[in-house]
Amino acid sequence: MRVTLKDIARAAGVSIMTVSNVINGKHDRVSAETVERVRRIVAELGYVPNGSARSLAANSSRLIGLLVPAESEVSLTISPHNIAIVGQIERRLRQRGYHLLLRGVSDTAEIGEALRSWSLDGAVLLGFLDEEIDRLRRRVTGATPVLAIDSYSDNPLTTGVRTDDFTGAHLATSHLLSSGHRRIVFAAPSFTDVGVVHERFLGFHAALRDAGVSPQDCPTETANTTHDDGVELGRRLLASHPRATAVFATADILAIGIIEGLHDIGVPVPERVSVVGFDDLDISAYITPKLTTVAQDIVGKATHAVDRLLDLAEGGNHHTEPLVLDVRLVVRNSTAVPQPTATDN
Amino acid sequence: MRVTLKDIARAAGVSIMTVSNVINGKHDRVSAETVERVRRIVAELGYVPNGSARSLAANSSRLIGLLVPAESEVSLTISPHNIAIVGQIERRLRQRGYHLLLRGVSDTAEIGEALRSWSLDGAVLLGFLDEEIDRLRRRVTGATPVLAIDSYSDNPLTTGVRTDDFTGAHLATSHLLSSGHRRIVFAAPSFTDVGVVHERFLGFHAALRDAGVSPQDCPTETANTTHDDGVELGRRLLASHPRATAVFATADILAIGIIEGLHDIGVPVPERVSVVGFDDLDISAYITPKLTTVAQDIVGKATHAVDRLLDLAEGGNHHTEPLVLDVRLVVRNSTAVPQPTATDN
DNA sequence: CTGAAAGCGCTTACAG
DNA sequence: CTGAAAGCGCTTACAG
Repeated sequence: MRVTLKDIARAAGVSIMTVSNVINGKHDRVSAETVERVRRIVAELGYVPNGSARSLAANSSRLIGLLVPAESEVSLTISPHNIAIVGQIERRLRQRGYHLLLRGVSDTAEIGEALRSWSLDGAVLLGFLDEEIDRLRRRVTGATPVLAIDSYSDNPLTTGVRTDDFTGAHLATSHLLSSGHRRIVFAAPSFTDVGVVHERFLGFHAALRDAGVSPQDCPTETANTTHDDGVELGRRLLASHPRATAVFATADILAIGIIEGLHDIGVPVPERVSVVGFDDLDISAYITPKLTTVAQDIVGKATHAVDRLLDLAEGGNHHTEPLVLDVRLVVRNSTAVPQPTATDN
Repeated sequence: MRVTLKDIARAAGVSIMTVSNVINGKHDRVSAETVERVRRIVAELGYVPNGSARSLAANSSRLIGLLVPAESEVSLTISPHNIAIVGQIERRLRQRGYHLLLRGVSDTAEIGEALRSWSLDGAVLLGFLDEEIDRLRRRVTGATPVLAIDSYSDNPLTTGVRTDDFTGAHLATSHLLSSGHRRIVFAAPSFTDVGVVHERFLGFHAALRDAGVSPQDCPTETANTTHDDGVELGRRLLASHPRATAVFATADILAIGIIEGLHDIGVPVPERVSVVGFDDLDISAYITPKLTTVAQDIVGKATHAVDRLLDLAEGGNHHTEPLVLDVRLVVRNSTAVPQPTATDN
């Protein structure tokens, strides 16, 4: 029924291993005319190599895992920004002749199981916390290369590809400062002293320092990276910080919620409060006002992540330094020069 | 290095096949105490079955393909609505002990190759045209069950799970009609006489008929299902249809663009033109005005799709009738009673 | 309740 | 340039 190497070999009058050599492009071991004949028969019979058999025999699967956090029994928890990355990763893997296994992981202990059950040649970790990456041990990864996207963990078991979060935050903040803002709220999920959010916090503060603005005037407000939490924060923002004129949110989805919350209580954006986000999601250009934000290089992130991982999987060199991708400020309509307020007079 | 059945068997003092029987839950063939002992050793040694070996020997992979259209060398073309489905499909497969292979397909001929290269137990087709589903032949699917989401093709090789597009369109249109609208534009991508868009067209017209409104007054405007095309349509809408007071768009992303296009030329929504979408994307509640739309049952669609497919894969009965999921009208702020216009006086 | 043996479809040294 | 043979880690009748 299924066409196998044996069928091709019989039809071509050669051994199985010669066919195998042709399939795998080891043409130095086969005469040109044999290659030609075998190829023709392969096409005629519609032969498709059996990935499982290949994987079992060669101990290499040409299968890469894309591992994403998911509470058990719950859907994958992928941020809008990361969703765009999934498609790009698939594209790049396909170009390079690999397949993608997408899998939700509810506990980092499952990572090892995921890697081994399909003899994955490598795995991309998308959306995990740095603490989780830190905890990865050799006994779970084995010899399988693992790459973490957007991680600041220095776990030597993983390579990293991430955005230049520090510069992104610096750009966003400097944009507000150069418009004249002096009281800027930093809106972010709770963070520790390592990771994406912390890095954006450092960039935020560095920009304040560079401009000679007191960090005292620029407090942090904590909110989960969701639209709902943004709305809630937007509604209470001016009650908590009456003299604030701007907000830098560490994610567009949060910024969009904040704008809605401000709008709900009649605060005009950007006239009374300017808002800057981070990510440059598609929807950030659809809302009113269109969001000023920091654009990440999604295609670059996905492409380089795959390329680095496959370099490792194919026995290339291990990059110890993470790859850091450039960011770009996109100025739209959610930021403006601050109005003089009563208290400033 | 890797722990295999053989290692477990040796440690437990039983044969490989006894261990295999324990792993696979065939407990009627093994004594309770043996089951217990083997299980303990499996846990101790951290045994993980080798999917490839299993697949090869059993001719069943517990691997399901999620096939999505993609121009070659280009990223997956997944609509925002379908993206939400991907995560839900993964969740349901994981619950049922299967793994997901995500793969872009640039030509339907690749579907067969995708199915066979990993001996997939089944595949979900997401985002393909009905013409493409129609063209599927036994020689590409083989014996592998294939399920098409949102297809109206009656290809017996596939089962279907889809939304009640007719009713959805009827609801949306009736909502506009009951508010008093009599000149409604149907905005949709170009469509043939079968498929999702056609079905929504039928629902649209049925609602007009039920209300005794002339279809002459309710023309169709063609636009791709993208934000940009929506903007473009919004800008020229009233030039082409000066007396129109409402638009029913077959997708939220298109509706959102139309609202922006109308806004660009100073047409207030919903005061001058009401807009209804279809999908109920998250972002539809974030824009201004919040979009009135038809909500699809994403969780249900994904869950039932997986369940039907696995029923087939596991030798259950073949559902010849597609499963049709309920829709729900979500009334928000993009629709209102039409203003009397000058020409109506 | 338990096991020896064949076989799934490949790849990989090894030999010629 | 070509091939015979072993083996990857499982499952599946079959026999006892």
